[in-house]
Amino acid sequence: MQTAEIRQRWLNFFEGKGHTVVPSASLISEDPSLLFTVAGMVPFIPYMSGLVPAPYPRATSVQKCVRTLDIEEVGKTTRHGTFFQMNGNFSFGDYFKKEAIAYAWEFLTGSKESGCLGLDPQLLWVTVFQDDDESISIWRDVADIPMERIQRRGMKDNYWSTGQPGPAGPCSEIYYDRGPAYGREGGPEADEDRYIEIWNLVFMQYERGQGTGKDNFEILGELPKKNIDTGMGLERVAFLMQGVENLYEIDQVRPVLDLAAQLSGKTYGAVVEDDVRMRVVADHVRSALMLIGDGVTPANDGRGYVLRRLLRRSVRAMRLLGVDTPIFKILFTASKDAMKAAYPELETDFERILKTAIAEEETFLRTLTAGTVYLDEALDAVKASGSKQLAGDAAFLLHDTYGFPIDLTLEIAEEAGLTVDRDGFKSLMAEQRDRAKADAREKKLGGTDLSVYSAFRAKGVTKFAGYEELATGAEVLGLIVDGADAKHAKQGQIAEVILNETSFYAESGGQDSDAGFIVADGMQLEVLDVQKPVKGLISHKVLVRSGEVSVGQKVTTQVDADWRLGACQAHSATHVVHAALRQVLGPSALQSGSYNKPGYMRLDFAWTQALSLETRSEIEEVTNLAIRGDLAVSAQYMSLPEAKTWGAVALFGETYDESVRVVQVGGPWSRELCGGTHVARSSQIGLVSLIGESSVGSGSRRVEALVGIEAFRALSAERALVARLSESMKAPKEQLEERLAQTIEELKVAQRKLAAVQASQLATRIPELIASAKEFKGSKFVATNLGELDSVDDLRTLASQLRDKFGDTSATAALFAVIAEKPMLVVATTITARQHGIKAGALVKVASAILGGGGGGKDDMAQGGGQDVSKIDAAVVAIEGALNA
RNA sequence: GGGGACUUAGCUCAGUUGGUAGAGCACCUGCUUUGCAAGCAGGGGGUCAGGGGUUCGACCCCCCUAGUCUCCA
Repeated sequence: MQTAEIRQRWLNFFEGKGHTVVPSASLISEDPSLLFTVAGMVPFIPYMSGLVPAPYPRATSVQKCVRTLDIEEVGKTTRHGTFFQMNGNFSFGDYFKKEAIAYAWEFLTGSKESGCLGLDPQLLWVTVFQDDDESISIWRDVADIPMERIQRRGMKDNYWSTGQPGPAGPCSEIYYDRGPAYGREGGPEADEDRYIEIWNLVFMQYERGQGTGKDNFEILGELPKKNIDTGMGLERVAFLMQGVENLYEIDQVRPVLDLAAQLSGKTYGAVVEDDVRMRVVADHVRSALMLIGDGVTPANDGRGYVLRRLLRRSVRAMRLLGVDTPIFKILFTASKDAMKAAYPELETDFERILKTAIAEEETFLRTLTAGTVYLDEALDAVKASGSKQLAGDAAFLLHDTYGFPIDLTLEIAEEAGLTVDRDGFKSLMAEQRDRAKADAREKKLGGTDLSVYSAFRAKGVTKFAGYEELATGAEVLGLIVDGADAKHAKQGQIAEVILNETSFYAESGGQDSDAGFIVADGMQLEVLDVQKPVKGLISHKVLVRSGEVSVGQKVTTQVDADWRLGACQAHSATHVVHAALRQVLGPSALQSGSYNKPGYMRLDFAWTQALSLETRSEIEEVTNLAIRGDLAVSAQYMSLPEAKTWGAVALFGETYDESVRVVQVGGPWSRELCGGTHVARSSQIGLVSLIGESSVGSGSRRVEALVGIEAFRALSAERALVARLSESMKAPKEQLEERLAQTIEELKVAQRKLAAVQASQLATRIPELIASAKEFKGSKFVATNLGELDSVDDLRTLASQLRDKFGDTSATAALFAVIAEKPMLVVATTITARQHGIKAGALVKVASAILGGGGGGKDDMAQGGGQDVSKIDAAVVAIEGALNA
């Protein structure tokens, strides 16, 4: 049975049991502390914990998941994959153990004709938590499983909790027996390779307290609402049902594996190391495909870095298989074709996905080339030193600084007949890990407690009236002062206000929160910030300007009209700039983040190179033409699939409800899912002026722009600047550029001439200086103070010329000058003088010490300086003394 | 979030106890020659990423900022 079919059967089955089918959430987790969606229940956490009331009593999903903790194990075992799909059914205070077990049994063992999987009941084993007799009796009841195939296990295996206070409870797991060929008898307790876990049923029925680890905590009591959370590994069931050996050989993965074999000319199943490499390629390419599909782009940190590792490890594995040409185009196409039955959006987005993957492949190939040069040098050095081993720090430097993978280093070193100090490398890696971990621990002390909001959220959502009006009547439902529930807040205090309804826009979707006031008779609150701490709940952070605010009070929310207009202009401008970017650069220039507030907007987007000035102008032009076009801006609600067929751009990393809001500018010209506030027509944006373009890391760029009156003011200020320049340069602005270039050129010529004149003027003094030479111990000595000079270069040139004039007589020149009010000297010696043991460097040291400074140089030429100009004569005497000694 | 490396002529890059910034290619001029990266001679071209500090003196040492590459979490 094809994987896509198992998936569809699952959804159909649970829909038939009254479950709401929830589409897979993005791999990009909404929870910022999680890199990715790592389990099927992640999108349902707020409902499980009771923070947000569940919109449905029971739900089912097939969730895309990525886990890279065990990335090193991929390909070596049957169980580790970085991308997998988790089938789940969930109950939020609705059904409990009995139904959960019955559904699971029915779906696994029911006939294929009835839409189930038709597995042989004799091959299924179950485990339960040691004290959970209730589950055992249900299993006996509904499934008639013999006691021999039910095993009790402890906290470590069969008790679930988040690791923190909150819901917890026992689990029951279902295993599939692959037969005696795969291991020993005795059920999952004995052998988890023969008995494969396929489904975990979690019964959340208790509230856990403080504690550490998996088994060291206290149970506080029963939960008021008991939940069911189950997860069936789709890949595991698929590989068992397809009669293959592991998850790399199922229909959704195998084609890429075969392609890796074909491209490298190797046979799958022949050499263990090569098999692992082929599986790595098959697994990683699929994970990368799905991540890019969900909008992740390669980067140096966070999610992007995980993606980069997957892509680079794929290239590396192919190299080790002997393929060093670009291969992503064929591999990704094959993976896409294997996955598109379940995820049709991969086909429509494939151009963008492939472009992203290939760009990373190219940059990595460049990195490898650079690393190879360095490695070759290092290996030559090792050979030259007579050693047989490349040091651990050299291998680490290659890996850490040049991004050159360690196993390629090992391979290339081996070809050169050398070994690598692996232990040294490993310990350096461990050091780096410890550094990063220690840092992460330090920064983690910021987990905010949201429980104070859950009581308010339980009463319902805050109604947002701000799309239609700037002011609205409301009632104060709650106050939070210093993180705690409060009844009143007095003048001068800062408090959070929860209302039943508000016209204030809370910061989201990149748009800054509204400014304004909340007022009532004799009371005024200045709104400082507006946030949505919990989905559906709006909290206003306010300063009590006058009077006192109390729970139950009737108030009016008044958004500052000027502020809001600016905010609308900026947010609409963001959409227009985004559309212009995609029009000019192509559809892969997808927004990855944005921020806007009155007068200003910035937009981060996926792009690999800096934008040229011409491209920036073009984007600015397209943007402002769209503004001049007076396009209608509208917002309407529709279902997510409907929005997708409209071609609306969904911003990755955001999660959307069943009903989404689509904001259009000029109909299809720009369509984005967005909850922000906008102007009514594009012309109201006024003006957009790009002020900057920069990098936010490899593969991601940022544009910044001023919007509306702010844009005008900035341009106006620049115009004034040009006018002032024009005036001081005495040239009309059209000729300003030319005039400036000309002036700079003239200045350069004049400086050069001046330098030449000064040099020749100094050169005229040479005969006079030679004539003034004294003689010490048979060697000539010239010393003079040239007075004020511009640079030490002149001094040096003259000293050098003087020395040349002396030819092969023994002579020393010591020239002094005052440069920038400090005494400087240069000493030059002829070859003959040096043969007599006269050293310029030593003489400079003697003289500069007297001048109150220091100096040095070589035997032939040296320079130095000091602080005290009046000591020059004394310095000359000191040199003469040294020559006489 | 924490590390490491890099930024020098139009391009590719050298440049150690801190003491006058270089090479190859490209460019300009002249000669020679006219067959595949032509040769010879001469020449122009540099805020050594930007800013600050230490020093008599910084491409070099220290600090900050920006850009680029890279590893770890």
